[in-house]
Amino acid sequence: MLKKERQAFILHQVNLHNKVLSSSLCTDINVSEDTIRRDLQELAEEGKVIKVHGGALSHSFNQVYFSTNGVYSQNQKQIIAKKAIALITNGMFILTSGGTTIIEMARCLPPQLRATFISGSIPAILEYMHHPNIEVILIGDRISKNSKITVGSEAIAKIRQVKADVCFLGTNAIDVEQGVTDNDWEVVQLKKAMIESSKMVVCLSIAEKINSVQPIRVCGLNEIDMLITELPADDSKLKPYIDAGVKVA
Amino acid sequence: MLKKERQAFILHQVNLHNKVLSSSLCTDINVSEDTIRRDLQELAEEGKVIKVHGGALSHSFNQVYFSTNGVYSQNQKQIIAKKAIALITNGMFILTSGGTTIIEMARCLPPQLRATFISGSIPAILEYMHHPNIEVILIGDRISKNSKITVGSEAIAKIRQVKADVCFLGTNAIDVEQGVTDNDWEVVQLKKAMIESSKMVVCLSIAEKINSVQPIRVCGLNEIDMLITELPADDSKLKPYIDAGVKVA
DNA sequence: TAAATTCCCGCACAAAAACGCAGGAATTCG
DNA sequence: CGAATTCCTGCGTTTTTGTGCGGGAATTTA
Repeated sequence: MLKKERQAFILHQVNLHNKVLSSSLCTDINVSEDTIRRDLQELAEEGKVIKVHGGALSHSFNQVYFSTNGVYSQNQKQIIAKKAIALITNGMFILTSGGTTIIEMARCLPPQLRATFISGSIPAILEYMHHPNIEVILIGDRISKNSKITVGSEAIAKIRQVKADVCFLGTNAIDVEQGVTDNDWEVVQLKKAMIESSKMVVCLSIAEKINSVQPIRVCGLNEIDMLITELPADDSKLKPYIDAGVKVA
Repeated sequence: MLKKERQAFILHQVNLHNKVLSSSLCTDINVSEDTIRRDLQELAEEGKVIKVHGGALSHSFNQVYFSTNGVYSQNQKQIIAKKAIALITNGMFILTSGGTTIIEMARCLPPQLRATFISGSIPAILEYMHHPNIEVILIGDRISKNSKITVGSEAIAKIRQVKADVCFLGTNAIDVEQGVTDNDWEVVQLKKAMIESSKMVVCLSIAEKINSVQPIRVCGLNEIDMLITELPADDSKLKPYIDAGVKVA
């Protein structure tokens, strides 16, 4: 990996998360901490980031202060993202829905990963696009401004043409009896198509959405291969899902 | 292998992958690293690539990751945008390419305008999405990271299905004899399809790009209905185009 | 205050770049 | 046609750059 490339990645991370730890960077990019520190120093000298003990901050961050709730939720989503990323290997074809958890996953993808991501979610696509080694396929159709995702029969037809290795679904509600449910009819149609077109279906969900139900049904638990939350795999909340045959991470 | 040939290959690789390692180049082309380095140096001096230790990066790489500056020559582009918007009326179907001029137009669209915009350009789509009354149709396919636009046969097929009232093309180069030209083969294919699918074709171009030529031909002047620049319509630079039958604004 | 990180400094090693040189190919010109 | 010139390329050597490592100083955290 080229030095400039690495620095670009760092800068990208900083601008996204508003902060970055040199320790996590050095495991992500797989270089020594010294190298990261030197990079951060250079970027700081150019005024691109603000270097602090243990990492760096985005320049635009000096005034904005997230609520504790927000930060907490983001940490949870990062945990989920890390677990999801562990399932991805080089060369995979991956379908993803939209949603903040998916975005967080996109932001955390290791830079050396080579894979093809297929999605109709505009924010997700934006993240994938910044990644150096990822091929991005955009599902086109009418854009739903609410969900910032392409919806409609054309989009569904395109998804049907794909056979993906794995499909990551951002989940609005999941319940042992009702399965996965959501509240936007068009998005549900898309998710159904994505499930059909994938060898493996993985749901990403923060714990607070577990055991909740929304009006429109996406699929039953039997169609789901794995459920990823920020909880440890042996958490009691997850037991019913394991019993129902869903793998948990 | 000829020198020019080699450099063309290198340039192609860089534009394709956004980066290139001199080591991999020298095994690919089977010449010494010195030769590669000299080639890269020449290309860097011509501004075609950005040379870094260990290889080279595409110019768009820097744009993607280090974009700190705003839109290039924004005032001029706003003038162009205003003129273009004057052509749009409620209910129109409008095809647009990518490019900063198009983005600027998207930003200047009056909020009460009702129209349907069709594009494969991610930055343009992002702007359209923010407008309250605009319907957005996204052309899907593989995303070219250079141009941030979807390219490929699927995209072209989708464009062919459309019959738009007007098509706005961001123009890289226009010349009285050579017509409209560009430097990215895939983008050119798209633009050709867009021209075919539109009742009216409008080129947006800042004055400094007038009378310049790029390697790949998009279309002749006869296929263009209107040319919009920031210059007043009676500017002498535009006279040859008016004589060639192109309307000017 | 003590322990644990993190930072800073110098050093060593490897990779890449720069430089000069020489053989060979292409071009120019008498 | 043939000689002179220029350009291109590869090779060895030197210089620069990039990276990792160890130890001690500085800073944070418990």
